[in-house]
Amino acid sequence: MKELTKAEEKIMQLLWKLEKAFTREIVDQFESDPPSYTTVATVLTVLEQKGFVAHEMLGNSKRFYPLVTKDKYSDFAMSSVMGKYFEGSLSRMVSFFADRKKMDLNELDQIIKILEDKKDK
Amino acid sequence: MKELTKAEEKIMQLLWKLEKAFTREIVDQFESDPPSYTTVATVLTVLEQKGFVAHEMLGNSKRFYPLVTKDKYSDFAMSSVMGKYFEGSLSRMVSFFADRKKMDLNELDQIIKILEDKKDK
DNA sequence: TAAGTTCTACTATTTTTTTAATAGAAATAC
DNA sequence: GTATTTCTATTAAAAAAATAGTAGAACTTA
Repeated sequence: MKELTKAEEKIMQLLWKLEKAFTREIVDQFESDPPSYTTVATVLTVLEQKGFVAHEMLGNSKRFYPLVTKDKYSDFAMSSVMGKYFEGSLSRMVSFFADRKKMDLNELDQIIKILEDKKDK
Repeated sequence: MKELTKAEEKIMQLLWKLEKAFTREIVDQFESDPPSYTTVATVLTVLEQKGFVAHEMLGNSKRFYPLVTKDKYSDFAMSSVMGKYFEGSLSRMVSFFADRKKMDLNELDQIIKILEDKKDK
């Protein structure tokens, strides 16, 4: 799996949210400073070359949809960062955040519960 | 805090490991395909401009050292990815990995223990 | 059906990142 | 003490990423 560039990632985020979208719809999803239509179109072409999206034609318009799920890319992105900063270990990572961030009891309990549930399976 | 580029990050990783190092020492730390000396020197200059490193002169050589700790940048990098893929929520993230990865009981228990300890403080 | 709109395909420009050559100063090695 | 090496500073070129203009096709609408 290749890494997404910033511009690509932004557009993938929007496409993951929309599930399928025309170039125009993606442009319209930018909350501020939307890039030009053609910029988005170019990035979509690149994303298609890289295998992240595909499209179907409706009339003469392309409707794009993700080929790589957000879950799959999340996993990739997180694993990459975890590999670099926590030797790939989830426990090291959790430990780091537990020490560093003010976490309320609620959140701690919630995470413990998730893990206990996982144990029972 | 600015994001590190790939080349910059690679060199920061080496410098975090070495704690302080001359350009030459960093070049020598590349396990394979080391870039040229001047490439590393240029990246270090950029890192200095960005405030990630500083140097002291020893003779006419620069000895570099990190200004941003690995912990601090880890936090930044993880938070950035967590923000994008798990709405910034550690529990969502842990939950995702718990579901997705085969985690052995040991690792689950270890993480639970970390969190329980945190609760007691 | 003519005028305007919208879209794609192609191309181009700008910016950022990565890489490194060159020149000259300083250190080192004989 | 001269030759070689090693370092920095300056400059630059190549590659990647981000942005967008233009032309022409297709659709819309009045």
